[in-house]
Amino acid sequence: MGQRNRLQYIILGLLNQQPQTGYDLAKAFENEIGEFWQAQHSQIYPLLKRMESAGDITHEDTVTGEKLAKKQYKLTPTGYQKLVDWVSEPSPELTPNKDEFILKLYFIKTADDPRLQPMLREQYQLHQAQLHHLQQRRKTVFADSTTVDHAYGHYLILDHAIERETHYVEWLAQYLNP
Amino acid sequence: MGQRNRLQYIILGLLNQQPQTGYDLAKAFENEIGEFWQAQHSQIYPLLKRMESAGDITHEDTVTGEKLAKKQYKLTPTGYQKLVDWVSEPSPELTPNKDEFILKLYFIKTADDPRLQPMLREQYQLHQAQLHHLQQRRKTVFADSTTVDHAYGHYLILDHAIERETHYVEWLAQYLNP
DNA sequence: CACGTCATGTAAACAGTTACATGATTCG
DNA sequence: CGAATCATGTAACTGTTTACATGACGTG
Repeated sequence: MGQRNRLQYIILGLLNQQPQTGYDLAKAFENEIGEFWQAQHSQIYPLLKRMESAGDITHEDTVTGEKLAKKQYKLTPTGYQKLVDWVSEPSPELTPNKDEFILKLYFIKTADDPRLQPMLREQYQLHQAQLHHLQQRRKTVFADSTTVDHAYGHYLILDHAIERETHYVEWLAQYLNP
Repeated sequence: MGQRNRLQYIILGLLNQQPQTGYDLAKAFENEIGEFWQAQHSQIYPLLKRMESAGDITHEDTVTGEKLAKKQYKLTPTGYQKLVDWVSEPSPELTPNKDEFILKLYFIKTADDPRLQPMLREQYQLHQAQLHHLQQRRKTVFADSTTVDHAYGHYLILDHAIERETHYVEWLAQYLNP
């Protein structure tokens, strides 16, 4: 059965925050949420149609300017209930993680392999950059300290992403030669 | 082009450590390496055939006991070169990560949502258990402290997995009510 | 009016999971 | 001799990426 379509629940969650278009949804995967799930518009548009057929969402055509047609999607009560059920149900399997770089390390046999230090340095740069980007996000998104009160989940996942990158960078540093 | 078949390189790396069967390879994804990549036997067997056609690996039929046929696969020089190239080439894109649980958190709006604490507790248990398992692995695999010298990569990824779980657990604990 | 972004879609290929299927070996 | 494990494979489906395709809007 493949793995059970988690993307649909994420879309339900996003639409519950506010009605929006497929284009908007695709954009959402470029920020914090992209740290924990990814999807392209080519996967989103067909799924939206299937979800509408299933009765979980509906759309309203709106026209911007002269004739640019947008489809504003929103939840139906059924869709809302599906979202609530998903969030409430346990998540007893740890979602499998993948990391191509860490795997490459597995095939390095000795500490003095000349490829090791350049590899570590490259990843250090990448994760450092990612960390800075996430810290900037936190500064701008939660500039107003009261924001966290009604966007607690948003705060949590951004915090988790920052912690993850912080420790990744620290781990790399530990094995980097000065 | 889909995403470029990283599994084949992992298989090359595993076969470089020692010639082995498809069954053995599938097993490898149950331990440390499973922390950073996953594959079922149904994906591995067909891929081994394709890799053999491509000239990267060869196999030898061996018979155990009365008539149990095994296929022992090993690298060809071409395959070995492919492995070296893969490990040496930069890994400039961070492999996308997925985490269903963290995503669910995103849809929790306030800190007093009654679903939050049970969710955190459940994940705490899961990651705590995973952490203990990994720590046991380290104790047994690296009981002999000289093992690390010729299995440095193995040590690195196990260490990384342990660090990752340690900080995940700490992060959860931070938001758990006493 | 050109360029970047907004907006929606489809097609083809590739990756990965689940289920089906079969048989041998080992150990209690 | 039954159950767990070793061992190999295929089929069907689901998930995901890449590429192709089209057109409108806003700004300089």
